[in-house]
Amino acid sequence: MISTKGRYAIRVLLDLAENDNGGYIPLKDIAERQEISKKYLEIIVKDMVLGGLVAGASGKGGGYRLTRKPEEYTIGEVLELLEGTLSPVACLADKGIDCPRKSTCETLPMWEEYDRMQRDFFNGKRLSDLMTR
Amino acid sequence: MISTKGRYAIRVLLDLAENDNGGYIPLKDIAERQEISKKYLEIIVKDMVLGGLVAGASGKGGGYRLTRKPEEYTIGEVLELLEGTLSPVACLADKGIDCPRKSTCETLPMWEEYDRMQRDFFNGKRLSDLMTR
DNA sequence: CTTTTACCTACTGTGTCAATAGGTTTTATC
DNA sequence: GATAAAACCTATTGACACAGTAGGTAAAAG
Repeated sequence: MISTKGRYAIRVLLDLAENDNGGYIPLKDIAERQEISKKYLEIIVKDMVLGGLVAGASGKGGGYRLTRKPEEYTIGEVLELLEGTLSPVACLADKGIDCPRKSTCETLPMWEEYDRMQRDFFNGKRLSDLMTR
Repeated sequence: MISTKGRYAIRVLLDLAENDNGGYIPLKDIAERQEISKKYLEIIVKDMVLGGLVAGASGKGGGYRLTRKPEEYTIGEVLELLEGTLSPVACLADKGIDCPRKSTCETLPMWEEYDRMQRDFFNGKRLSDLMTR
């Protein structure tokens, strides 16, 4: 299952995209609109800043804003950043274990096929595709 | 991520299918061939018996066997049984929460699309498709 | 210098994962 | 009937992730 981190991150990006006013948007506003604990969002948005998805500005008039145009975000990169990996099995993950059964594993090809399908799906979806306003 | 329960279950079924001798196969043999703790497999196989995927026989000469032909198992049903659900988000799960944002949720359509794609993939894959012997 | 905002560290309760441990019951064979 | 082999059963455990909460410090604008 996709955890709240990944799902909330997408909602934050959507909120930023749809309420874009050229400046910074305070997390307080996002939290209220999205009905998500602001405190919890802080943790998620921190990762998003580190990953370059959003930029933050401290102080009065501060907040967050997108670093690119909505069509330049893929859902895949958002989930990958927040979830750590999208791989269905450990042996296909970025820091995957080197399974000794690899060469003879009868299920590996299926997982690889699934992995590809999934990646194609999420890398093909862009933030702009989800916007309704 | 697919947990060991789901992955091991598939391997157990594959092992039963490929080492079919018309009778029952002891878990000890499966555990040794698959290099998985027999004790842990007991838990998994128990669920598989309850779910009707395999049949068990106690006593000497006992063990487990498939209840159908390999082409009559879909990977989807195996994973669904062992993982509980395949849904990417809680609001789409069998015993899903009734989310109040449902009607306006901008991400729900994507999850639904993903859910469908995933289900089609795993329901389309059969145990016989994975057999190499 | 006050307000508003991001940013930072730490903690916590709950649950799941991946097993392990140690039994009891069933069944075929000697 | 004793024995061995197998399933079947209940309970426990350590580690870790999830989904937050709590309480602060630093920065920037007015």
